[in-house]
Amino acid sequence: MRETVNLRRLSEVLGLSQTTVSRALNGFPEVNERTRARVVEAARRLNYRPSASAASLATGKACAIGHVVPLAEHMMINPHFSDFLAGAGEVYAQFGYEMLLRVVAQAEEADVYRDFASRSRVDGVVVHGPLTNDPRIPLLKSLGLPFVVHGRCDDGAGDYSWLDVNNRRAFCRATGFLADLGHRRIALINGLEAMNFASRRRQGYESVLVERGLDQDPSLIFSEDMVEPYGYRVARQMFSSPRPPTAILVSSVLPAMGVVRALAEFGIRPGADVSIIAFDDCLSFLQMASEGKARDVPFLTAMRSSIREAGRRVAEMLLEQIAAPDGGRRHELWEAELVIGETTAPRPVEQTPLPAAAKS
Amino acid sequence: MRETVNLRRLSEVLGLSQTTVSRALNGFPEVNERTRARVVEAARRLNYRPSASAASLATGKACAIGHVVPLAEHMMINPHFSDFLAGAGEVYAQFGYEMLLRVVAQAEEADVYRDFASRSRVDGVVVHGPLTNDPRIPLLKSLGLPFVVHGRCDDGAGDYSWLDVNNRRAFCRATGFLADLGHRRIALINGLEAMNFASRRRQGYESVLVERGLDQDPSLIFSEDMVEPYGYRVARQMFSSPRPPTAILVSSVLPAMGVVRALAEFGIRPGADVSIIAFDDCLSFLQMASEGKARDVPFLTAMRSSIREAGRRVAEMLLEQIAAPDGGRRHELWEAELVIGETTAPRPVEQTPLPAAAKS
DNA sequence: AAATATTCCCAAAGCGCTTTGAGGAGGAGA
DNA sequence: TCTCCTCCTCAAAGCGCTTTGGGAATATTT
Repeated sequence: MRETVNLRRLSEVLGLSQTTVSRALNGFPEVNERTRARVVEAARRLNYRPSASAASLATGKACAIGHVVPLAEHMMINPHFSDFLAGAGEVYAQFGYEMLLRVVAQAEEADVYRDFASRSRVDGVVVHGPLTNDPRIPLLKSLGLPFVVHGRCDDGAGDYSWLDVNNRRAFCRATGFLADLGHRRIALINGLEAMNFASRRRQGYESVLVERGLDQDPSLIFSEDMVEPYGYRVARQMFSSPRPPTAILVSSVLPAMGVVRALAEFGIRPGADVSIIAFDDCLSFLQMASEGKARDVPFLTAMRSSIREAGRRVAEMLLEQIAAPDGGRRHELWEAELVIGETTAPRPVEQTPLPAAAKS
Repeated sequence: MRETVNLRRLSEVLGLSQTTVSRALNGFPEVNERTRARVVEAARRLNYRPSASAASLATGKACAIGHVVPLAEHMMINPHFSDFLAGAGEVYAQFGYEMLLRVVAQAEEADVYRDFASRSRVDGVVVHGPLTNDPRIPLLKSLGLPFVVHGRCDDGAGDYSWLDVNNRRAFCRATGFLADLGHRRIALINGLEAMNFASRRRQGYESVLVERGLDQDPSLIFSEDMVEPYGYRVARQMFSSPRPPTAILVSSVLPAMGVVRALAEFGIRPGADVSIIAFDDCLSFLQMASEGKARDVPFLTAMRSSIREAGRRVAEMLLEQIAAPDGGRRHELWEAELVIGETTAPRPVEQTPLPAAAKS
């Protein structure tokens, strides 16, 4: 109910012009420090704050960053996504930027960008879940809308800013580690391979299979949305088959939980009977990978990289780019940690009690 | 890079006044249909869309709804929250509203509302996770900012709009159901009881304990943030104690997953040895409660109510309220379904093999 | 034919801010 | 005393839209 006081009213109260008041509040040097103090104090007292839309209109800056939340089919703002947003949001809030979310069907994403651009709704956007050769990149370029990609679209990506995890390397290392432990049948429960990051993960995994001469069995490779029941289902499937794997790589903790649940039903012990390594994005609400039985020994062995931290950094990069549009493009490739937990162990000498052909 | 075309330019191209063009596009009746068609076509061709800030400034409407994401300590935009947002976001997008998120420390939430109001950033806000006698309600009223509460702050809540699940009733029914199955030691793994919904859940649970004369043991009641490791930890704790419960109520699927993980380690079978009922918000990325071994039989027995659907409805209510500020306040109390899955069964005749005192 | 409605369109006045281009006051130097 | 700076302040012009209050055609009624 409180009257909303505007610049004119404030300047009247102070007996100053709007110009002076505006300059005083915006820290311009040509205003007397005593005047400025008076102005600031009055503004505080009257609870004056400049209208967002008036300021945007005058400056041409929206002071807002757009994020498009893909509403795939009957789906899902997934937790990876929201943790990223949490990180980015912290940075925006800190720098006085607004974060604005659009939840739309995937097909409408391009329209949203066009809308953002032509209505000057935002000063920049973050591109999530890039596909290989993602059409969004040329679109955004043609719209002249600053953007940073979380992930990459291709290898020669020099002409746009991105931040990515070295997914290929992470999966190389994890696969190699399992091979070192004697595992030869290693399953991959991957994300959707249309996503660039998922195809890199697969490349990492397969390169090691080839290099070390491990089993290459298509029935051990899966590619779907990374949700819990997915892990559950494919784990049940594999361990109902004649030749189950002795180790599993999982693209996210979510399906990893499903895997653990399935194994429990079969009486198979993670770590002891089957090794599991998951990619852990440090999702804040399930630190499965960081809390184990014994203090400081995580349950899951994991490739770890905080997606929230990535959100923070991407936001910073974007804000920098908006401040200095000609400052060149930035690229950051983060290495994931490989953290040993309780779910990895040398391959059991005796096979799991299933009708599997003994081999080597 | 494309030139951003504004109203003036569009009207010049058309040889019409800005007024006419504006009216044509905004569907005013006093404009000739043929003229309107010409205008619309030209607008489409030139990719004209009204500047958001200019429109807001002129109309006084921000066409945006604010959500504050509490950044509790080292925490978390939790999945319950983000699923709610997904639902709300769908509705906003549909009605041309922007969803704008502020990620800030809990202590700053009031400042954010003040900022929203005095800068006319938003036309309304959604209040999340209301406490009993939440200070945000009087604040928002005094700011004159329309709002809808997801949940309730007290029982005599007539003077603000809210949508809530009948948490008390849901937990009454679940507890009663377990009692019917013969369980007498029932644990409650609850959310933070500062939250109004959690205290209602506890009330429901306790009222049935009293009514049916079941064990009232404080060591079976827990109240924390609803994350996975929480469930894991307290389940381990209970089943390491001399007198574990034979049934468990869990406030969310997240800690329920932790419980299942802990039980697996103890070799205790959910359903067979211990009954579990969780509150299932239908989180879209883990439909544990809806996908079981046999098709159509869910794994978890659950009280179920879609938080995403709640998000949709709350958004609708808020938009209605903004459109008709004097239309009175709305209240909706939803009943949760009680859906039987595989994790509930009659109390085992023989006690779990732990040194427990036998008792009728 | 004149008077009244109706239809379609327009010029101009905001909305609340930032920013440009000056201008008045006061002190320093000639 | 007059001029020239520096310091501080201001009036006014946008930013791009909506909306008010007509006004010029055209159509309808008397």
